[in-house]
Parts: sequence; structure tokens; C-alpha cells
Amino acid sequence: MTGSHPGPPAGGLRTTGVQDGPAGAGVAPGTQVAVTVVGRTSGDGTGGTGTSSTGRRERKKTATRAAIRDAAMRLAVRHGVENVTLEQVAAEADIALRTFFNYFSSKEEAVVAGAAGDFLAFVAEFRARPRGESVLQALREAALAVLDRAVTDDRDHLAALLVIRSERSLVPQLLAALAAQEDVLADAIAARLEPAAAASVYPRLCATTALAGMRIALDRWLAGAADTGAVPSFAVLRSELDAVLGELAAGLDRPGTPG
Amino acid sequence: MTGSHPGPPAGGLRTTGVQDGPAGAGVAPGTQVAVTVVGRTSGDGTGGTGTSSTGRRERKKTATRAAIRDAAMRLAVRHGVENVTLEQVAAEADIALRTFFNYFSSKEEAVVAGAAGDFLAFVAEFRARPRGESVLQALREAALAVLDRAVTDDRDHLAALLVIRSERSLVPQLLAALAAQEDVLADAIAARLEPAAAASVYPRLCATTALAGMRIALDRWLAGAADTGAVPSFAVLRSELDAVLGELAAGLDRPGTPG
DNA sequence: CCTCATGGTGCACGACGTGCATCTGTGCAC
DNA sequence: GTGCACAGATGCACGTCGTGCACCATGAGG
Repeated sequence: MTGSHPGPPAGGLRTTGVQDGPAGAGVAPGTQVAVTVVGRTSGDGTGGTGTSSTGRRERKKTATRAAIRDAAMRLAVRHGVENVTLEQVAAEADIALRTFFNYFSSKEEAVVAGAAGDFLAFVAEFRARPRGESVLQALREAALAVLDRAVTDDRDHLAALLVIRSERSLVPQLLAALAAQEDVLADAIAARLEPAAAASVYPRLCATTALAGMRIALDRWLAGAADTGAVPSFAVLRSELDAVLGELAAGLDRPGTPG
Repeated sequence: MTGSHPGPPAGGLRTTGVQDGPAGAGVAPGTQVAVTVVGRTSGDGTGGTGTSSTGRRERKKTATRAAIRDAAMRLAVRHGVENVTLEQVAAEADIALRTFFNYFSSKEEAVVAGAAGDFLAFVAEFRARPRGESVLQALREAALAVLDRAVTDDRDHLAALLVIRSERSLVPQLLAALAAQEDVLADAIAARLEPAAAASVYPRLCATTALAGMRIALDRWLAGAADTGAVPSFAVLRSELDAVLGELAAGLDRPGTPG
């Protein structure tokens, strides 16, 4: 249910001064965004808006897509991505091999599709944030909302992330999925700014950096998960994210050693 | 060589206050780094140190590797990556098809290998920067040195970059090559800092962000090249880079609209 | 000159990915 | 309800990719 977790003092960003949005920086109570993750539409994969069903046809398609994605992930978790053939995936999803390619163009794409959906949801969530929040603040809240949902709603989701993280052959595909959202997020960021700022490098840079930051925070969190075996707390993930965003807000330069 | 170009007032970063390195922030005159790009060693591809020839064997290997890389790039430029088969590449490089896989594991990897080498050189260059420079300052100078060499020394290099930029199927491979350098660069950055800072997220974040920033600056520059057709000036590239680094130094947050 | 190690090559084979023709079920108009 | 038009699923064929294995050729070292 997208519960916003209790957790430690929601410190927000230690933004060193730039931002000074309205007091309680948390989510405005009525602003539940919801996003409906399910979407992923169909053919194009760019993330069209038509989530609502035109009818049974659309529903079946999204169901098939989800079935393939889940089958691919399930098999990848069990046997390792490299050791799974598309034929097996097709069998597991109960479709013809040929049909697989109507939905995904490669095994890797199917396995990563879940995570790619999260990025999509992240951007959507960001768009829905109240305009009073600073850019990084809104990015933070959007990220937390998506990650919260991803980690709590679905236990398999965590296993999926761990597989993606550990399997080397998935890295390119994952990064590509991430990069695919850069432009969309950049537009969303630009929409929050005055024309002057919107026309600069800033939106693009901020979008790319924010997505990279999420990747890093998540990676470090998952690294902890991989080490200890136990599922780390959501609070840890939040602090990782805040650390990253704090650095980005404060500026990345560091003086050299005078000597 | 590696002439440092005349160009407009080498303004360095407008770092808003954090950094305050020694006066003339430019390259210390005697500190030519040199890096010897040629390297790329051989098998592992991780960038081992043994550039020097153990003998004819090593030399032949690097020559073969370069021949394959150049052949792949040449054909990709001429016919488009998708329309080139490995058989053609092998023929162009005058090797057996089977031999191709002794050097690269895919067509895309071969085409991108040139750019990947640049990233490697970038990290090496950064390591060699004087410790007096701030982190972003050193990153800037390293980037300029590599880009300068890449753009001026070799006219084909620019064509290569344009192909990589335009071909969608190369994106994942390119990003993967970039990501492969993140950890190395992060270590190099950490080596410049006190233990406390070195142990934080900062090095990793800064490394990832810097590489992403280079990608963005280069992308925008190449976009200009693609539009106008003409080869844009190196000064433009430098200003793109400075804009990016300036933003990163100043911090990425932007206040929300109060209303 | 002999021997060893390393890299190049040919071969076989399974997996990947796509174009094309066909079949089936849905959406829709009547 | 009936029938038409089309989107999507499937089967088939074909070319490319990528790898394991065995063998040959050449440089390194004695």
C-alpha cells in the first residue's frame, strides 16, 4: 500500500542553503500519486499513456507481457541468466518462442523489464510532486515512494534487483533502460524551472545525475544485502539516498592538498 | 603534441566558493602527462599496465586488435552497424572469423573499443594531475587533454564518435564501457582525499557523475556537429564541459516555486 | 635444432533474432 | 447474432552470433 514507513527523523536533504521550500517538506497529505505501475503499455515500450484498457485485447497483452517478464526473472534467479534459453522462458510463460519477440527483443531486456518499469514510475512520481518542493527534494520523495513500493509490496522484487546487480551481462541493458529515461526526466525537471534555467544544461545534467545517484544508492544498499544476507532496513536505503542527494546539493568539488 | 589549444580565456570552473586551489589553475607547465593511449594491452581488457612489448608476439597482438577495431569502425561508418556482419569485419581486418572472438565478444564491443580506450586514458590522465588541483579541476583538465587528443590528432575519431552517438544499438555497450571505469576512477578520486572523505559515497558518486558529465558535454557538442555538419570548435566543447562542471561544483538543487 | 607455449584457424553445434505466411480470437458494424 | 477486418499468436525457414574443441603455425627459450 505504498505506506510511507515510520523510520527515523525524515531529515530531508541537508541542502547547504540553496533550497528553502515551505516548511514541512514531506509529502502533502492529499497528493497521493499512485502511478499504477502496471502500465508499461505495449508495443513501443516508450511508456505511452494509454494505461486504461480499450478492452480484453489490451488486458491480455499486458498480462502476457507480465507473464514473460516474470517467467524470465524467475528462471534467471533460479539458474542464472546465462543458463536460461529463450525456449525455456517461452515454455515457462506458456507462449510460443516466436511470440517472445513480439514483446522483448532479447532475454536481457525481459529480465530487466521490471526495473525499467520502476524507473518509469520514478519519473511519473516526480512529475506529480508539488511544485513547492525543490528539485532534489522532489527527486528524493519520488525515489522513496517508488523504492518503498518496490521493496515492501513485493518480496520477489528484491531478489530480482539482486540478480540484476550480480549478473554482469545485464549491466548494459540496465544502463540503457536508465538512459532511456534521462530525456523524459530532463523534460520533467525543465518543466519546473523558469525558461532560462530550463534551456541550460541543468535539466539534462540533473536528470542523468539523479538517476545515477539512485543507482549508486541502491547499489550500495544491495551490496549490504548481499554481504549480510539479511534484508537491510528501508531506513538504511533512505540514508544512502540522502547521503547521495546531500552531496549533489552541496556541490561535488573538493579542494586539493595545498602541498 | 597534444597542443593545449589557444581558445578563449581559460576560465576554469566557476566553483562558487568551495575550491580555492593555487592561483593559475591551468596545467602546471612541466606536468605533461602523455599516457601513451596506444596501450589497450591485450586479453583481459581491464587495462593492465604492461604496455611495453615483451616481444614481437605482444606487438602483433595489439596490432591485430587495433586492426579489428578499426575495421569494425570503418565498416560501421560506411554501412551502419546493423548492416555489417562479423564475417565482413574479419575479412576487412584480414583475420579468420573465429579469431575475432579472441579479441572481442561482440560486434558492438569492437566498434566502441576506441571510445572505451578514451575513458581509460581519461582516468589515467586524472591520476597524473597535480594534487594541488581540486577534484573537479583535475577532472576538467584530464577531460580536456583526452578530448583534445581525440579530436585533433585523429579526424576519423570524430566520425567514430558520431556513429556511436547515432547508433542506438551501441548505447548499452558504450554505457557499460563507461561504467567499467567508474570504480577505477572512484579509487583514483579517493586517493586524493583524506581517509574520512575517501570512505564516504563521495568518490563513487563523483566518479559516476563526472563520467556522466563528460558524456553529456560530448553529446551536446556532437549534437551541434550533427546539426551544422561542420566540425564545431574545440572551444565550444570546452565551454560545454565547463558549464557541466560548474553546475556540479555549485550544487544541483534548485528551489521550487513558492506558489 | 628441439621443445614448449601461445595464439590463429577450421569445424560443429546450439542459441539468437527476423521476415513471411497463416491461423485464431477480438473489436466492431449491421 | 452474424460476418467482416484486423491485431496478435504461431510455425517455419534462414542467416548470424558466439563458444567449445581439436589442430596447426609461429615465436620464445634453451
